[in-house]
Amino acid sequence: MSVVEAGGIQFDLDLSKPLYEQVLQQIRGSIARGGIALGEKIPSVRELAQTLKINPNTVMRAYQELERDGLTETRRGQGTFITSNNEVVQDIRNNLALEATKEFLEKMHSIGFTRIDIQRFLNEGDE
Amino acid sequence: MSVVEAGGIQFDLDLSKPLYEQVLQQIRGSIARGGIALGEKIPSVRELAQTLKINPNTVMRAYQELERDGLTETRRGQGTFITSNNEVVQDIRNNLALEATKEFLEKMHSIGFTRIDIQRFLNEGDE
DNA sequence: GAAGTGTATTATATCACTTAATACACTCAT
DNA sequence: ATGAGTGTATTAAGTGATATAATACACTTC
Repeated sequence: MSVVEAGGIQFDLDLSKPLYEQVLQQIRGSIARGGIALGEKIPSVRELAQTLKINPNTVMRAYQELERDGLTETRRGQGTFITSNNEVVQDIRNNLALEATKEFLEKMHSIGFTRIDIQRFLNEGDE
Repeated sequence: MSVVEAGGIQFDLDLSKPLYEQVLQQIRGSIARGGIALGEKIPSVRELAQTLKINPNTVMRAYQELERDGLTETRRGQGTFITSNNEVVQDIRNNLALEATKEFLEKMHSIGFTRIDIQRFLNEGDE
């Protein structure tokens, strides 16, 4: 449903969250899961804006945050490239996992689930 | 930090999310984890607003959502009471857990974690 | 020099959230 | 009956984040 591909990355935007945040997360996810090679070039700001039918400023905001995190390197006049530093990628991947886990456990504890309950819950989900 | 108690419920508001959502979640959490007895009365709209130093309309919005979910019953002129129907409470608790789990697994998968990786991650967090 | 990059700026519009003030309907204790 | 305390509705206003639009500048490559 409204999935768009650009530069080897899948984009699926909706209205549940800010657009710049979704663009950021989906590129970051693609890098973290190895869906895009290190050193690779990603679409230009204008190109991605046109493909996703959103404003260049909105794409820019996502790109700037990626660079701040060290996930991309931007070269004026050339474009934006995924970092070649695999260590940075793994660190960020690890951090994302830690944060997701922490948030999950906090939520479960706040509604009265113990560690054992949670284990059971996760195993039930298997098929 | 800035934890306030009202009607046997702990409130801790910040600016990370809408106030009405935090009030809703914290009351709901208290019910789900059994921190407050079924049938119990919770603070009046005006009283809670004053205690939390927020607008009565904001409290109202949280209370209305609680009632829509069947977690509370409101009696005009009397107040707002936690439902006495334990089944409803357990259903909602279960739903919250399911949603939290689904969101967590999706996030982890999106950054390339397999089921086994996730198991390992959760166990590492133990002490 | 032209085309394509990233980047900055200014203005505008929209929407969610929050507050404020006020009023009404109801219940209960007195 | 009255008054105090309930939930509820309405209208108005302000604020901030988000997104768009239009434009301009600096840089790289061909």
